Amino acid sequence: MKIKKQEVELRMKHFETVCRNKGIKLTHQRMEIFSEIAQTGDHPDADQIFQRVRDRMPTISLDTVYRTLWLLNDLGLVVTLGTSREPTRFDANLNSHHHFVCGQCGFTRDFYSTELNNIRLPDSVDSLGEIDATHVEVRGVCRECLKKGG
Amino acid sequence: MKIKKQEVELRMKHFETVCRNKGIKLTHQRMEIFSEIAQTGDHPDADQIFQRVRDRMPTISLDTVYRTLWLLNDLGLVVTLGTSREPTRFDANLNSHHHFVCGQCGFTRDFYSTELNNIRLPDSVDSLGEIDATHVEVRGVCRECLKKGG
DNA sequence: TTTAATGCAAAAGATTTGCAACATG
DNA sequence: CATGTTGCAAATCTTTTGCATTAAA
Repeated sequence: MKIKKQEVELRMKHFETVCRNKGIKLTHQRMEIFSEIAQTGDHPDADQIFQRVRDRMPTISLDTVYRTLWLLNDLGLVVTLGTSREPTRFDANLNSHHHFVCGQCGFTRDFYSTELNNIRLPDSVDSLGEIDATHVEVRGVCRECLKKGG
Repeated sequence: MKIKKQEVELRMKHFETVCRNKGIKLTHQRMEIFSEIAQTGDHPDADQIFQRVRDRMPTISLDTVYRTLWLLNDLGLVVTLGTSREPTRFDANLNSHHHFVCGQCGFTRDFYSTELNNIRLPDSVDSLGEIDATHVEVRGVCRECLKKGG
């Protein structure tokens, strides 16, 4: 899942612009880490990123990777899959439903919609494997966090 | 977020049926743990479930909670939010896209659909907070795992 | 030169495992 | 009664933190 050179360059440019605008230093490590994520579509975890970057930069440490990852996340330059910074959560609701998730505090609320239950997926998805379930995930900021955060 | 008594009883019945059919013992601990998840819509994590169950059952241990949770998951009686059993994954793709996730190996592939990008959410969602992004998550079993697993 | 960022090592947090004691079917 | 399940304690894995050193602007 390599991303096209052109797209990667676009992402790098955007990364550099955002950092400069916010006065965040463009260190060698940050460039390598972001570049690694920007080049792949396979959604690596922190340790995989660490391993890959270390091939080119043997002195890098895992904690720098973590710090950089969350920085990139806070800057809106990368996004996490799953419940970020939170342990796994469990749900006994087996009826078809959808989720609103607060990116700040992890608050998650089910919501229902027969319309969304009947979404049609593009044919390309079928070729990826067997489909068990489809649901819509809405990310945002919950009312509690809006009050506090401003 | 309390679930209606009637629905909870339905869930408990289903839980007991599935366990009996598969020859899985209905221990006091399992009943309490499942009952705890079945009664709430707030998607607790393992430790929260542990704390709540312990109020009624002071001798229960955290590792039993974990073991039971994954058992329930394997039985299809509960579902996890987020990348279950996997560390957080990162994505530098900021274009609107959707995910196919393999529940067995964690394989995640982006897919695109302008139709899905323009999903209309029910009004009720607006009242939960500010919406940043909406995407569709498809869960299933990828081709690799289908080959291996059968 | 100033301040933020890194690397190291140690800590903290989440989850899993081995094993003897115990409860369910 | 036989086997699967539990609780405990220790191990493992993931992520975070304190602090002296180093590098970007």
